[in-house]
Amino acid sequence: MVKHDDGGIGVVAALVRSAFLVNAVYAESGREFGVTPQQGQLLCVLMARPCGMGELGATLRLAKSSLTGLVDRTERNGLVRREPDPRDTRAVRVALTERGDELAGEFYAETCRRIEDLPAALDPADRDMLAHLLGRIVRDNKVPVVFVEADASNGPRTPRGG
Amino acid sequence: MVKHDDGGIGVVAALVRSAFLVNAVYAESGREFGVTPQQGQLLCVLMARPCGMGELGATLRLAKSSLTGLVDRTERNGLVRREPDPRDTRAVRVALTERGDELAGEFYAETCRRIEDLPAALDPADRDMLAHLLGRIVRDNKVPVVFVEADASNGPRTPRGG
DNA sequence: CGGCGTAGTTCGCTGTGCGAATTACCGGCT
DNA sequence: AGCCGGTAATTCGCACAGCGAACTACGCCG
Repeated sequence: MVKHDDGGIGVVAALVRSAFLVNAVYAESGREFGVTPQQGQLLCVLMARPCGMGELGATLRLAKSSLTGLVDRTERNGLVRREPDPRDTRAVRVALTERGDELAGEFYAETCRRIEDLPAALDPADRDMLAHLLGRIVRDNKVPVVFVEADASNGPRTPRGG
Repeated sequence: MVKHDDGGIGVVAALVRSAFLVNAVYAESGREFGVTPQQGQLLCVLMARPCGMGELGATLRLAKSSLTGLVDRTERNGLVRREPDPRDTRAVRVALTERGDELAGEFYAETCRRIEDLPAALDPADRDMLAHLLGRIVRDNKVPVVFVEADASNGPRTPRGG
């Protein structure tokens, strides 16, 4: 297969640089709402449901002590709350406060908006293809659910009905 | 067009989660060679050519003071060197040391290897499509060259013989 | 020469992330 | 019951990351 080089880059560089873009979006989006990217990511994970520290650590790929600190600071900001786990006295469930829930929604929405803008020049079919290809990568590599799918303002797809 | 939902995710979540993967690769790869992800990224940028602080800041999207610190620490590790700019007494050119060049090559190679493994389940045509789609996003959004291309599809490594 | 803009550094601060050590508890075993 | 290994989470000390404000030193225009 002869691919004529229209200035395209390899898949490795493409992945790295698109990741750079996404990181920048998290940073900007976070700054807009007065949270760090990490705290924003934490909020997004907790949007789905409250979570134990262990599970959070696995999801965010953080060492226990790192997570303790992150939750501490986010709690100090009034965005999350530690609740005792009724089943296990040792364990803790981290949940969004009311303010945290509100902020999480805004941060999430803004982040989605900005990220949807990245492939603005792609037509719907291309976006679909991209989502499909990246989706396979994400699944094959068992990426934790650091970002839940909420609405599909994007298009007709993702009706999680079946 | 009815596309049956095989569990695919939206393009936003796909981008976010794949970025998460790439970030993890940088972290692991860096750990393997005793550098932080940021320092590794700095090395990768400098692989192409020495660079002034201003240009580095623009490429890495860091504030001046942040970059001073990053270069300080990387210099302390013996990986980069500050050289005076012959044209401008104020300016500085940051260049790889010999050890830095060596380590950059290894870090770069290892990072490429790991990132190439991410889409292992995609056949060549799919990878090609992915590279094309992400490449357009990267170009449209003017992502700085935080990762130079030097992989096999273009021929063996960047000629450093210069 | 005077003054403005630019290139980098310094300083103080908050946040991030880790490993080792510690505390408190669960659960199985005797 | 009592013990004890494993688990959940915190604490502590450390190095790194990133920022803004203030500062130095130089280039450059007039």
